[in-house]
Amino acid sequence: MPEGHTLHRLARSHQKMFGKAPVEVSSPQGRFEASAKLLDGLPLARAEAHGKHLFHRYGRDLVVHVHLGLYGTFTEGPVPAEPPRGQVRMRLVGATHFADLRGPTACELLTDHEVAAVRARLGADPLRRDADPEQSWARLSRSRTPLALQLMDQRIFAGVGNVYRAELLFRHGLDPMLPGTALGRERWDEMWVDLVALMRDGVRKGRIDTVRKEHTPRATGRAPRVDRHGGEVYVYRRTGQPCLVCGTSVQLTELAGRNLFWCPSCQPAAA
DNA sequence: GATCTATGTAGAT
DNA sequence: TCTACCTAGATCG
Repeated sequence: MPEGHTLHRLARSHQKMFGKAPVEVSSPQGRFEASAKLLDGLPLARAEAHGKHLFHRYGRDLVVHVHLGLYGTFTEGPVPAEPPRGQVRMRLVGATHFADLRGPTACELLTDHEVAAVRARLGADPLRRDADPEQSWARLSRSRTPLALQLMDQRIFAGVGNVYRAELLFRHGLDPMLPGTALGRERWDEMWVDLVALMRDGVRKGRIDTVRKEHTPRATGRAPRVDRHGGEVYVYRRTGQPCLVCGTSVQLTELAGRNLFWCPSCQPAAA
């Protein structure tokens, strides 16, 4: 379930369950076996996330890099670990809990240098203290590429996915196709602050809620879509349903092979 | 049980 | 722009 908040949540959970104690690392499926053997029994020094990337550091030049991609999942449970079910790429077993990784796009052992290279390609992560939104703004405001595409560009914003993109544009009343060059600095500052708050809320709750109090069902009589993330959202996957603010039918457009959800009335094209 | 769909990315064409 | 990856929940019948 992978937007940035999920990865930060996993990092936090792994740090808590496995941090600073020896971990049994294995690859029941076999595809990570050689690396798992190098790590097995070492203490996990630190788990952290940058955007949608997760890093488990065991020591110098011993960093597991995980990217869940579209399908990847981590499941966890108390020890003793059950027999592996399905294709478990990596299993971690600690003193109290175990975690299974299935279906990731990436699960690989990297050197510090390689980790630095991965991270150098990533833009500002709203969930990291070291995020530099000035860099994102410099890039965003220089490009005529539509905001909807730029928000999903991990080189500019690390961790923003299809849900946060759609919801952020809606919350700020922006046409998804508006060129980056047409966005004002003040509006941008508001968006960044809002994005940080939304994603932090996502980490805390483990779900993406974006609907303001005044637009909840009690206030409007219009039921928000509770997505299978468990979150209440304005437009994401609400195609054809009435906009929670104005009642207009939510639209679906395909953009660069991804579904883009928006309200044509709340997010009008600039005249 | 079968089928569809998706919060993503890399690599081929 | 297309395809592969190859999980799991929702939906269909």
